[in-house]
Amino acid sequence: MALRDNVSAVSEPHTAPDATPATTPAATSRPTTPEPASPPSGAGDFVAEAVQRDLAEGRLGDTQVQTRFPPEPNGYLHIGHAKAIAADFTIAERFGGICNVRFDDTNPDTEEAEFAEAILQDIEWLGFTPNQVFHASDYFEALYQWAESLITQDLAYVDEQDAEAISAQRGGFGAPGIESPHRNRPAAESLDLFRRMRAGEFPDGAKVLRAKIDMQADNMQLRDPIMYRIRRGHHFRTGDQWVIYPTYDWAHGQSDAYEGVTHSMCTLEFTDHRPLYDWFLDHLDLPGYQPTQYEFARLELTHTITSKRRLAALVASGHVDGWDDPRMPTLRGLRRRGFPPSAIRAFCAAIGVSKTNSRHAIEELESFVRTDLNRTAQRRMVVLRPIRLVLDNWPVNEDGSSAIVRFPVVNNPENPDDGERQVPFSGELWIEAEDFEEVPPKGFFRLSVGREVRLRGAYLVTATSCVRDANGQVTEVHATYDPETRGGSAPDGRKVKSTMHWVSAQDAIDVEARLYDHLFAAEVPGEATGEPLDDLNPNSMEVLTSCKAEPALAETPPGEVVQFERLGYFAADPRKPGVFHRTVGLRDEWARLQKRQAGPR
RNA sequence: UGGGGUAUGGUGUAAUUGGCAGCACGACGGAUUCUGGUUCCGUUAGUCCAGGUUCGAGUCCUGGUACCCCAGCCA
Repeated sequence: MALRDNVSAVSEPHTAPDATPATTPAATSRPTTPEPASPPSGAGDFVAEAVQRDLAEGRLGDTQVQTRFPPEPNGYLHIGHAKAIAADFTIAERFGGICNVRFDDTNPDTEEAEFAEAILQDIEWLGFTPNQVFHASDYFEALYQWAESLITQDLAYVDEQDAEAISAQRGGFGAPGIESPHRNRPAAESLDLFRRMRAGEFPDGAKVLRAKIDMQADNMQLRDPIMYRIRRGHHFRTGDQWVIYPTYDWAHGQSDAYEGVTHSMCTLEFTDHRPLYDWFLDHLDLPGYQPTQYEFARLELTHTITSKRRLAALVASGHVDGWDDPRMPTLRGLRRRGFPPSAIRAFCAAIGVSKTNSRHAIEELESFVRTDLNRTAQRRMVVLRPIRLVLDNWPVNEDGSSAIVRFPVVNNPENPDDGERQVPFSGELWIEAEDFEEVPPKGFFRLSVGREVRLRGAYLVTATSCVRDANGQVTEVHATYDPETRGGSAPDGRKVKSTMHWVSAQDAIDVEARLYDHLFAAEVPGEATGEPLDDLNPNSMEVLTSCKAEPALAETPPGEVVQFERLGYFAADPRKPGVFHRTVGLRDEWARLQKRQAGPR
């Protein structure tokens, strides 16, 4: 499989690691500010404008535009990542460049091969194919050598204090930090200590390598940030080869540069890290184009969360069925729910990239899903909450059973190429409970006693009476059909106000439908109490076990989404036959009308 | 408390960089319709606040306000 090949492909960045970097800062072609003073117009978002400007001004030389999506393999991708993935791949594609995936696997404690594998699968599912797949762990040796060069330049030192002491010395907002007592030790001493750190001579946490920048800096990221820590964790790729691991800050920019990344996008919270990103690169003199970091706002959606930690809590506590529960905002959840990747891509393209923190209505995503599925999903007739409809004048066979005929029904009116299917029809049918009212309320177009409606593709029928159970619930409706209206249209041209779906009772198959609502009742989970889990919607899933479907539904391939006519889009569960997840409902004018009439908004 | 970032209809996002505030989603109304779906047409509603420069300001200047991020050996 292409995917597997990518994973195991030998990474070949465009330059070899330089073990003896020059002592002078690199002369760089990086723009001094990421935001152009006067960018060319019409490029799109601010990153695209920057790329276009760099291209127009020849800053890239003959380097091609290169981006990367840099996940840490410590969990599953969610809808927020989709935005970043789309942004990274789209920029590269737009300017004729390439986009790679690089795993930022610098923390052995949290990362697993299984996550890396799943992430690659999810990216492919989303519809993007990385040019290559890299790992920061492939550069551990190079990073180590670069660290030595920084020490040699007296720009990094080994600190022997514990985490608490270092934290205390970092100072606070508005309060300058205090320099470590080890800050001015001779470079040779730091070098010796650093080598022994690598050799495993010290216990975990005993020493760190720190960049020597500025303990007075207003930007906290510049107060001698940690570059290496001692950690005897088993790394999923390098095993026990290393006992020291680079931090994100030390690894990220160099990995970008090493791979030939030109435009490095990340989310807003890393804005303060950009001067550090630049500082490291400035003091290493790596060959090639020096990348620039651009920050954009992460995607937030109403009624859901994207915190990996809290999503994990949902799974662990059993509130959801797992990482691929159809209510989860994970890519795997959305996939099981039936969201087409093309719809997610269209959504990402529509919301664009900006620096404004914002929260999109989840309905907007759903709107893209409907638009997509309307074109592609085949229609089927399924009755979610069945009541019986008996046609009293329907012909009966000699044995007393109801005669059966078959009607052709189009699979998708939006796409004639999808053809037709034969749907069995008889004198005993299932119809939707909410499609009948003995006495029609105001605005109700559907079946009621004395009113004629169309059974889709079959006949016009008129209800004559109904049967109620002890609780007063209608269980059965009696009606007559007009034999002249075969196929659903009347020769005399008379119109009916409603066309309803139906399923022949003796041909029906039983299916289970799971209806989903927002995972969180509140628009902004946790807004009131600070704890998102307080806002969990207790009714986020409703399971209907006795739905009646036309026979053709049985042939729905696992994972495929079909439209249950007049109800919504439903995805066949990938594993359990006969189980359907409601991807998203259809727009429902009648429901809206009822809601408006019920309560003063 | 210091630094950084961001403010445009209900939501999100544009504005030829000083020249008619556009688009999408929503909401509302209408037309079409064998899905109360789709499609089509229309309506609604916005430049955070206060000053200033200018013929003209979302855009420039001054001063405010609000929200987000930063004091992990996480990323």
